[in-house]
Amino acid sequence: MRDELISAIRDALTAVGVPSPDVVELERPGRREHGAFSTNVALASAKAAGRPPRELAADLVARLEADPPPFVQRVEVAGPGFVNFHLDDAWLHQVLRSVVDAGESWGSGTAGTGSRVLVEYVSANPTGPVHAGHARGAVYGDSLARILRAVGHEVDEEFYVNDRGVQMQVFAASLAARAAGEEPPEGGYQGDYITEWAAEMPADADPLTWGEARALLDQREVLGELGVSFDDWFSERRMVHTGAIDTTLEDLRARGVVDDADGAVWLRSTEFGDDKDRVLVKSDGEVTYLLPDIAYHRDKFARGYDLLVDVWGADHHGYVPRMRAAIEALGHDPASFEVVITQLVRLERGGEEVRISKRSGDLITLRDLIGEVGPDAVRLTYLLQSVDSPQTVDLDVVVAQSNENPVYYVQMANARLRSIDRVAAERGLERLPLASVDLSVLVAERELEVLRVLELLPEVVELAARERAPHKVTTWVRDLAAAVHGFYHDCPVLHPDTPDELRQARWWLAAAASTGLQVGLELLGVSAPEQL
RNA sequence: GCCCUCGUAGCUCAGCUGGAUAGAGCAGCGGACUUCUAAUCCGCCGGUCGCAGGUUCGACUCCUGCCGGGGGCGCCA
Repeated sequence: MRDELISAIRDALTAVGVPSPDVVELERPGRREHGAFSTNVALASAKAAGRPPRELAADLVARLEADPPPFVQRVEVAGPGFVNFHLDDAWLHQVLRSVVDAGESWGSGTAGTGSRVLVEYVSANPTGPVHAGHARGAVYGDSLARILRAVGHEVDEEFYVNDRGVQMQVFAASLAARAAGEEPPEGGYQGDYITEWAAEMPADADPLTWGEARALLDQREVLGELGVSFDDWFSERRMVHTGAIDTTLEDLRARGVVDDADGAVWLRSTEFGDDKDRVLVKSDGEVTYLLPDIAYHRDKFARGYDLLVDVWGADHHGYVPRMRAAIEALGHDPASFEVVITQLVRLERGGEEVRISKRSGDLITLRDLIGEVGPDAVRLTYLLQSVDSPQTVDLDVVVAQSNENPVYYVQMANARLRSIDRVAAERGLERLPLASVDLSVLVAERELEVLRVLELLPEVVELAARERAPHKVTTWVRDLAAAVHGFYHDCPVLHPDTPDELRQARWWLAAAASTGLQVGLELLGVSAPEQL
């Protein structure tokens, strides 16, 4: 539809003697009285054409109306010089057929075909449970991966395990202390889970090895409950053994971007936009966290990905320039490396802030959260808004089984639609094949609105993928749910007063809407139960 | 001090690559079930889009400066 309109607009421009701009913008007006599509070409080309926008627009309208593209009912000039396209309802009826034909693939696209993407997210240290703060990144990364796949990218998901370094020593020492019935060392881990895990630990176990395995088991389990799984849990320590860290350093040296000074080894990251050079190997001979990180990303590129997307917490955003510099220093296009920063989550209970602190005792684990509200509510809550902005989550609202909680609003919309099939089966009613159903009886606002929203999904998914913004899918799902509730309320399907023809058409509309809800929720990783 | 990020209705947030009269949920007020799930629907109330300039046909959106919140500025991870 878009393409046909754009090409018709280009033809009209040529016909009136105005050169086509490189891109013809076709917008979806916010107001329905402005039509289904709108273009600003007359405004944009007015200067080049040397004519007033409205006059140029009027000429375009005359051309377009003389030979209207399919489904175009009326073309008009509006406002300062917009050209608005009003489409026939038959267009929306065609949308219904498209949705039914596409089924679960409705909304998917091809924008990412041929491109391999690696999404790395969570990557929490293996020193404790995943907490409520990590969960935002977990849900975001998982949903982003789903959306990128929907537009054709080949996507892998990884969790980077920082199982090397001081924090592991501290963690092991804390476990050992608790196992011996002592307090953790100064600066150690204080959480109750340390005591619990220490009690499980066999006497002859190595606290570091055992502790890491215990933490990873816990993380894997609870993320699994949330519907989040990874293709690989990439171990930092593994790179010590494989020599990947040494190889990376040699590579950097060979590229001449490394200096030896003050007994340490430095990456001249300032040559690539960082604000200071960074130490790779400390003067005591230990590598910093940065070098293994670089080695990991070098490994990712070596595996042939076209794009690396890292999801980091806000507290790490200061590392973006040095990582980007390192990637450029390795000879890669910095544009093939993206970092999405997820802003902090503030948890409240009844207006009171609940601190998420790893060292203190009142840690809210993801396990606790899921136990209280279930995975669906956790996911939808986190996906409600852009990760660019700090999020405030009121646990009382998430827990509430009420209309304050959007997850029920959306799931109920689908459950209501599914109930139509159930009740129909009880009553022995039969839905005829779509090919033999006349959809032109769908003329009510409530019916058409559902179709208008459904029609947008491919664009929404494409946009959500391009902007790495799963919350746009959430917004769409809520819009569709609202349209469905309105339809359900005003347009009875199985009621005896509903004429047979209309019942068949509405029934198929309900089926298409349910498909839309299921597809949208699947992209968010939220379930779509048949009944609530 | 420098860097990043956010600032939109009483609260929590949307607002597409700049578009036409800035939207939704909650809260508040008032309505709607002899019907497939009322966890729903409808109406009303509610805004100097932090402030000030700039760019242009047009700015919540882009640029600059300021104000305010959060985060970051280690040979820690």
